[in-house]
Amino acid sequence: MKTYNAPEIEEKWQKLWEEQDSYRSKADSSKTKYYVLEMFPYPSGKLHMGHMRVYSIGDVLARYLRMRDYNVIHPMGWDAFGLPAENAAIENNVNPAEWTARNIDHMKKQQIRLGVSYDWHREINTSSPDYYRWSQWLFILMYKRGLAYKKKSDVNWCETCATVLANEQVEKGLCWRCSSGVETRELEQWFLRITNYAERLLNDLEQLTGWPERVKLMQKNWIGRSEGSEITFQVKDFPREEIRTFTTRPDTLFGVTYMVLAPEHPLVRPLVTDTDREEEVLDFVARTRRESEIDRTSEEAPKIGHFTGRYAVNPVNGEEVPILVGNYVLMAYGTGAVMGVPAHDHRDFEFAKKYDLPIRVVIQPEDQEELTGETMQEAWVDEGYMVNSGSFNGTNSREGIKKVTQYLEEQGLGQFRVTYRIRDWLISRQRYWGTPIPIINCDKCGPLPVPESDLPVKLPLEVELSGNRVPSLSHYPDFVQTKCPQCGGDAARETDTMDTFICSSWYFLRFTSPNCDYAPFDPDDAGYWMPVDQYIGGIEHAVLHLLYARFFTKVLYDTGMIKANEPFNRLLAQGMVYKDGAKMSKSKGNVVTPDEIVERFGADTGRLFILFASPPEKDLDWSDQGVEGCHRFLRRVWRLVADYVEEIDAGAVTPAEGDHEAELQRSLHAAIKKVSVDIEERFNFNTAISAIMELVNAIYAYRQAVKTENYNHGILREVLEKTVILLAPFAPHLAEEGWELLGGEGSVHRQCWPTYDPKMLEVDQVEVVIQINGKVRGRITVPTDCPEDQLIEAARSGDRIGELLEDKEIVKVITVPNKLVNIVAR
RNA sequence: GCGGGCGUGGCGGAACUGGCAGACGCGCUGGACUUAGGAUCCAGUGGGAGCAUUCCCUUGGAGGUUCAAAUCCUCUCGCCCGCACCA
Repeated sequence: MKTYNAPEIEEKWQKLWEEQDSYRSKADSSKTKYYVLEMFPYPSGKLHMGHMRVYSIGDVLARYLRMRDYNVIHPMGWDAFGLPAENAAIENNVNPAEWTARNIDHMKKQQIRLGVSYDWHREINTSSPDYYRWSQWLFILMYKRGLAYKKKSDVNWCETCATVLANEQVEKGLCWRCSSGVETRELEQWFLRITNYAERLLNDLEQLTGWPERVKLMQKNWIGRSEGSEITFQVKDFPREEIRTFTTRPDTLFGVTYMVLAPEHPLVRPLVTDTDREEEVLDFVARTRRESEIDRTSEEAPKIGHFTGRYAVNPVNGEEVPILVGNYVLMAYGTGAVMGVPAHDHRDFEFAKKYDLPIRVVIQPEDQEELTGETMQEAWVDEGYMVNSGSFNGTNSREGIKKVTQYLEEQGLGQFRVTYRIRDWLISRQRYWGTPIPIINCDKCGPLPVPESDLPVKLPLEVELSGNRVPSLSHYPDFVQTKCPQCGGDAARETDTMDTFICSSWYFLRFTSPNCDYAPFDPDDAGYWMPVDQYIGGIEHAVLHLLYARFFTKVLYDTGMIKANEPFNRLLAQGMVYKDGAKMSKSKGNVVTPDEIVERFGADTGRLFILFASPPEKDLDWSDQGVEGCHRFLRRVWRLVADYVEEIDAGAVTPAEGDHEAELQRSLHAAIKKVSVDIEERFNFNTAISAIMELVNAIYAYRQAVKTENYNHGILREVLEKTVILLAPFAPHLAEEGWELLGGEGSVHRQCWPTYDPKMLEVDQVEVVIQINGKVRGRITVPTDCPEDQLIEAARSGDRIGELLEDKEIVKVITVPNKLVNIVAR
């Protein structure tokens, strides 16, 4: 008998799939489409286990759904722009484009070696001019719609990466990519107005019923919607100035005892100019601005404030309260000015205690001792009734929020307002290896978009590799110097490139028509294939890529170019791959690579283990012994098929047709049912695989129970064929080979997914558990669907049960048909 | 601090709407076949008591609801993740 030779089999079928173009997808309106997509990788050099996991998950679905006769699109491409290419370029003295191309070449081979069923005709590379041309086109589209703008502001700067970062890309004050500290710099940069879409990005989360709750929650928190009032305070001695402040607690307005401005607030300087406070305040402002965001906003950071010497006027009671400048007030949130209500806000309370500012209680808790500013130990932030609040006294604070806002609106002193935490998306990057921003700066005409016909603005490919980093585009005069598209005079190109998250914000659309040369994508193709039905990737993109892609989709929806309002119908956030309780890393020496697994056991074994070890959304603990177990299982399947093929020649003398055969068929149909449900409805590939294992065990049991000469070859053949089909999404090569050995026609992956016959699952007799007071005390075998009275009768007549029930009074009997009888006795 | 998730054998993990806890795999034990096996096949395997038919205990812990709880409720402990002066 031929032994299971994974490398040989896998190579054979991979070659055939390629030759026969097996996984090519075409739009076909007569068929139901299904778009399976795994987050495309950054071509860092080699695949790791995380990649292998995400591709294995996607491929099971793609292969399964094809067999269910869906028109499946399953594409793959490369998120090819990005910093590591530049760093590698300097290190290895190789052009970033070349380094990237080399990596793609290698990683693609690895993917093919895993047997993933991609349609390679749709392969895209975001660093190719054919692709970034359309990234530029989309930028201009945004520009024309007023969604792209240039602004001078304080931005996050990562010194190590030598570029700015978007807010989403700063994690706990550190750069998301290199984990070094992020500082603040004032620069003129390009932004996308994602805040215009904040409300829709938030509300439409509700539609995303196929997304994990935690991802939606993270987006919700990130968007950070809060309702409140914007209230205007006049400034004493400055009749033309006013301070607008945002609060979620307008009901506490009568408790304001001071006002704090952010150091960056434009009013700070005019307020102190030519006063004895000028030096002190401006000094403090300068110091604070030098601090990094993390130092300034961490919870441990002390709250520091300086009095400006000026007073603001409370619009509801005319009180004059001191205006301070404070480090804890952020210019970027709300209006950059905070009304201080120490009695009812934790931060204000702490601040007031430190600087000895008055604390005035305006909300009294119900059913509690009355609070006084002098004695309270902490702020009262909960509900209560209003006091010291003029005509509002006695009002419940929740009511008060509405009533005060209404009053302010009537008086023209303020209004209802919604504020978001999310900021506009900073997309400029001061780096070479990215999509050039298609803008021309003309001294006369200002910044202008590059005319569509001049796209793409090509990235120069000859770069200097002599320094310690690849120089930015400003370094190349040939690139920079150009003519103004409006006046024809000398002008300079924008030299920043775009954040790579732009590239990945629309790639799923490009896959629907990767060669389209008149638009980023063909509207008909996108109309057919979009949205992505199942998206699979890491949770780390919860508020990065997944938010940006939703934003782009909504903008394109608004233009009418696509019909989908959301890009990803269902999302699966796959867990991480660990080994020995830690993330795989070189420093810990616990790395297992896909290459070595494929080499030792074959891709089928690796895939099977990854899918079997844990449900996809949970973290997975790598186990070498577990891999061996999966390999053993595949060999077991192999032997079944190979043995059968040999035995069939011998032929059965008298094929049996009895209980063993019925049991075998029952096992088959039970497995079909479980595997189908587990793949399609529950995404529990681990239990789907265990169901196939049980089926294989049942086949072995059959072979054990029946003599070789009595094998029922007809039934055995059917069971084996279907076993191989069930295994096809998980171990695609072995399934092909097994199918061929069994004499199947065509590819196993073109077979119809088997259906189960509920009749085959029916049994004449079932075992029913008998409980007394909820404890299992016996079992009886009764006919299926035995009527309740007979069931109870049978239960009570059992030897032991009768004994146990002696001198007991039966209070109640509960039955669950075909499952159990519970006798409640005293 | 706020928000979310998770605690089940020696290990990875099953258990659908409350209904036999521990499927499947790993590991371990015994047996068969073998010159040999780290190949393969068969059997056993949560803990404890007992010769035994059997009994008791067991899903992080403590209560509760229920005929019946891993599953529902309350409290509590531990771990993980996200946000974190957001006014």
